[in-house]
Amino acid sequence: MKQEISPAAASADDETALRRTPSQKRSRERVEQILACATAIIQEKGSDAMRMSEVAEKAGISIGSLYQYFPDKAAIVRTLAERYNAVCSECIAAELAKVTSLAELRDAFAVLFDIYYDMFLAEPVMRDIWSAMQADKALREIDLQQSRIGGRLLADVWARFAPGTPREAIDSAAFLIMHLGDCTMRLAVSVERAEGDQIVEAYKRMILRDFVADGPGGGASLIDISGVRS
Amino acid sequence: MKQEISPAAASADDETALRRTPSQKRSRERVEQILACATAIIQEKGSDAMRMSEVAEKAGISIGSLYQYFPDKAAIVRTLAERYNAVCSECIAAELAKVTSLAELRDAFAVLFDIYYDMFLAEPVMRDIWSAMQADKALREIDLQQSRIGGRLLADVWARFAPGTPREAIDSAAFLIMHLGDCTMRLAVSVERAEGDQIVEAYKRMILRDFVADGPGGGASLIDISGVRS
DNA sequence: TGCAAATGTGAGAGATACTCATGTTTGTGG
DNA sequence: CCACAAACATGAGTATCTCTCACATTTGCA
Repeated sequence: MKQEISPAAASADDETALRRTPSQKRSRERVEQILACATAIIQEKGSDAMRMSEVAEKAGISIGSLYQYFPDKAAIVRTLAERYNAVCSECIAAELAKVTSLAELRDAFAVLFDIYYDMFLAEPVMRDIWSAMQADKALREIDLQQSRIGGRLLADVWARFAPGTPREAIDSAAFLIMHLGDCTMRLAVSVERAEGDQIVEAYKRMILRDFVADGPGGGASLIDISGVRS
Repeated sequence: MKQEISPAAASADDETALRRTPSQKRSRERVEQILACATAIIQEKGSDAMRMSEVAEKAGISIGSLYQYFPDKAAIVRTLAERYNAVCSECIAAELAKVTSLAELRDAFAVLFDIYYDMFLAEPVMRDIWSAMQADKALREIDLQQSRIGGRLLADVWARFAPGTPREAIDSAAFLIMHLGDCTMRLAVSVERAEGDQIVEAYKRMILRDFVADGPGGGASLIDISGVRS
């Protein structure tokens, strides 16, 4: 849909969706301003109804400046998604880093879910940004990737305390736990607070039960290598 | 965004997103043709990239005819979503209708998940249509409503075999089970078949475990009325 | 058969994402 | 402090899209 303009620096376009790498202070502030305004609009009316002209006006810049930094509308959404995903990954990694036993993993997991839920409650726009991503095939991949990253972080720790269990089974279970965790949080912030609380608690109980369950290394129901679909 | 044109019949616009109620055979076929073409395009490139002109051309009709029936692009997506939701609801109701005990509920549930998964495998476009809905705030509500309907169907049966458990707790658990079931199916059809199978089996094991668990009426981990968020 | 209602049509109005030629600001070496 | 190149800013313009409307055609029925 778009051809490269090839900015001065940034030979590899690795992690950022930015078109031009802002080097001066003014422009760096501008990028933040754009993202903040886009966030507010997405939260208010959804990404579908977000107009690029509206973002530019709200940020107090011209349409042209907007496109200096973001090659298209999806890039704004993508940048926001990547930021929130990075925060989530750090949060998961930090909590799991403390763990030295299966019992501690269980505790860490309970804490993790609470932190996660608080994050969603504090920034309900995370859900709107996620919704915005779903309509675009390329952006949907980012979401899936994020569940994989979270799942991998969990599986790395989990595997240490489940010596007999095949790594593949753990990977799969961890991936599902993380993905459904995300789904649960988004559901929880979509309904009234009291019901959301109840939902998050229910999910925590269901998952945590698997960590104290019978079988080597816990997770007796999620992990069952003999289970093959009929 | 749009003002009513007020079609001849259909005083209450209850269940359909159609603008005009097609009364002749030709037009009824046309609506089906439109939906079929839209489905194919959404599956191929996503709803975002679907052009109304493209749908019209593929269906062999003019743009004007397209708008005779669907007031806007979202209405097409909405109609498709409502159709799939209706199929899912019927499928759930049919399977639950047979149940006369908690053990049977467990079996019915296992079968239900398999049927559900097969539906998603046969019609992967269900996932794309769901994705299309997420970008629009009004359409997102439909998705939530569908989880509520499925949850209600399950809760009605479940409650019969869990006399001591508060209905509210059952409602909440059933809602979450159905919603996460949907999330699981969509995840499963997004990855390779072997991994998808594994994921669905894992979710089934996790949920079914709750139906044979200790406590009155099963569901010991999902249902815990004493659990309040710290 | 003739007429009214239903349906079909596509040029075009309005709106939006994105471009590009040109003007302005910033940092820097002399 | 100046000059100059690179970075940055601008907004009218272009391409493309959704949706409308005035009019043409087809259908069912008395």
